Amino acid sequence: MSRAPQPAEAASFPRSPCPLASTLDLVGDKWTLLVVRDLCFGKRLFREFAESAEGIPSNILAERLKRLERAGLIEKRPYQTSPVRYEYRLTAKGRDLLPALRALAEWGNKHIPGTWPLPGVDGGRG
Amino acid sequence: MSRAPQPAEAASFPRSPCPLASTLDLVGDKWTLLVVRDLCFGKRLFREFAESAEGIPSNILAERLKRLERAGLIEKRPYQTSPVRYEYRLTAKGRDLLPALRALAEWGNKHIPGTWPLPGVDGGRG
DNA sequence: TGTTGTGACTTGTTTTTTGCAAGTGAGAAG
DNA sequence: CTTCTCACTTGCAAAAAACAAGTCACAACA
Repeated sequence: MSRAPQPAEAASFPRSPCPLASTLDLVGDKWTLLVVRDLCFGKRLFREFAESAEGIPSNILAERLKRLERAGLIEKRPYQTSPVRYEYRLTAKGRDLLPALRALAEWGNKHIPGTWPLPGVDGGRG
Repeated sequence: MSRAPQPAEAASFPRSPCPLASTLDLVGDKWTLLVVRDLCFGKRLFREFAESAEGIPSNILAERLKRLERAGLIEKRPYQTSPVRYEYRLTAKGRDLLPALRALAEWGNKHIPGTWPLPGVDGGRG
């Protein structure tokens, strides 16, 4: 299947040389950082991300995983054959987002009532 | 857990008790954190935000300023009469986002070529 | 052999949000 | 008056998100 006329996801240029704007070009939407959060805390399978409390739609999840893979924040690799199944894992580049994730979560804990603290990172074996 | 149908903009409830998800409900889009960045670095006027390099559309800017004000991250106040003109300023709650901003920017500096470092905060005149 | 099931997506359609251009209203300036 | 700026607002087309349903590869029964 051919790639449709630029699913917009290919904002292949940054809006500006600002490191914040450039980062937001990649992860600045409602869902992407939640997928990264799940990856940080040990989830690896499509189904696992889809089952998270926020209820990401499956087409959005598929698109975000592709974007993150293309950008080198995650890797997709088979973990079984027959049927072939893939898992997603953070690269070092992706793991580097954790401090930002934590900072945003800390803000939420401090200023939004009803939020619970994030658990510790699951460095999980592979 | 049912998702109530909501009048668009006012996602008045959090998607989940996760502090990251809740924070993203408020500032998790392409533009909001760039406005906060501008506020952190001394900008206060509608026109100043609009003139930033990324080129935020004026209707989006107006909406984001309202949202931030309603959420208590910024305050709008008159700084001159005749004609009455307003300026926007971060509250303590808004300023608390700076660490997250910096963390995201640091990630950009490290992983996205062509980005320049953020300047220091402008606690500014006025 | 055929039926049912599961995981991981894809496709189609509707709804919402975004982006862009143009317009508005209160003055200020000439 | 006429023109100009600032700070928005409005209208509308285009893009993205949401939702439901479908597909494809295989696995497990019966």
